[in-house]
Amino acid sequence: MSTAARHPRRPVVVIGGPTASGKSGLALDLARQFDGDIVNADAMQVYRELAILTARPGPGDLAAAPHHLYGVLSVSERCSAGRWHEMAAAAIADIHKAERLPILVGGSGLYLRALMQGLAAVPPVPETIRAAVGARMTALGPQAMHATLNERDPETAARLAPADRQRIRRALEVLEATGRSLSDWQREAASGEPEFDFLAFVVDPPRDALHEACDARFRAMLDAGALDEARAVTALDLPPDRPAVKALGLRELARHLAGECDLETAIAEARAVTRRYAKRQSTWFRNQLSQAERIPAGPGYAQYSERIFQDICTNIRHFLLTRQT
RNA sequence: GCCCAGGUAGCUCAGUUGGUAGAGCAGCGGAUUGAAAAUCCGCGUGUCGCUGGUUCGAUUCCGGCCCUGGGCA
Repeated sequence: MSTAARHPRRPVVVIGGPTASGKSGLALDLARQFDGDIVNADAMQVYRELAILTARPGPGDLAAAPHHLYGVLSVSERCSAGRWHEMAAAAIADIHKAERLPILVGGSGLYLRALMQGLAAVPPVPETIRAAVGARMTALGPQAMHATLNERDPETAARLAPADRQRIRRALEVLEATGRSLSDWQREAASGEPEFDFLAFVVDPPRDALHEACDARFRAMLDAGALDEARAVTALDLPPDRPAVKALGLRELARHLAGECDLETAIAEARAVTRRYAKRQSTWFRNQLSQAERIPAGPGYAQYSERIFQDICTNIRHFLLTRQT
């Protein structure tokens, strides 16, 4: 195609931000405005059986605009940045083919970055190696594993805290599966071309308001049947290495259902972990996605002024215009 | 009304035989390349209830007052 050379990359709008910041509402209105399709960029909203506890868009939202990658995997499966990246790239290609605008929305910064900046081309680590390294981590502890990594891959070990079990584990898995150091693989990824042309926004509400929104939303989840959902997922008796078991509120409600604490305690703990998570997300988006345009409003789409929304629309219009003939 | 116990960080509390104080939780900052709703690192934020007295110096000792909880009437 002759236009391909002139327009090698097609537009994608990205909306990031902490949980309960009102990202989804904003995405939906933008989808209506620009004939957009919404693509999930949230690690937990991909799981089918976790609709309420992950605050997945409801039937009304789904009817208002096409949605992709919500509830597409079972909680018994394992999503990952790589797997999501594959699914998202395919969804975006379909949306572009239909001459519509992809709008990515979600709070998983790593997923968004994987798409925006590329991901190292590490082949999938065989399950046997995963399990073996995992067992050693459990038996020996992170310090010993860090020491082992330091002998075999000092460059990567130097970047990792001796207590960071997850990254140490990943580094050892990659080393054992591929014979190359993780740092090597990642260096390679950094030189790749972005696949699309991105316009990113970060919804960044004041912390106090965000905390209130988190609290209120957990209450709403309970009213919507979160306890039943937690009961159903708990009954599946998932292996502890499934990411879905880490869904915020699931463990806390399960403890209550098992009679280990009263409901008020479970609610308080679920709210606490949600606030902590929101804080980590705020930090991530503030420092890791600094090229994005910040939207200092919210949470809750109702709190955006018309002017802010119009500014965002103007921004997107300009973005799209400069990428057309 | 009297007798006990207690008032110290946002919360629950520890402590200083007199030299203006520290834990847990909460909170805040940071890291972040395939489990990311994950995994880690760092930071004490304070009229020590109020008020007099003793003292070089009081959150600490003494007096008075206020508040909270318990007991006796």
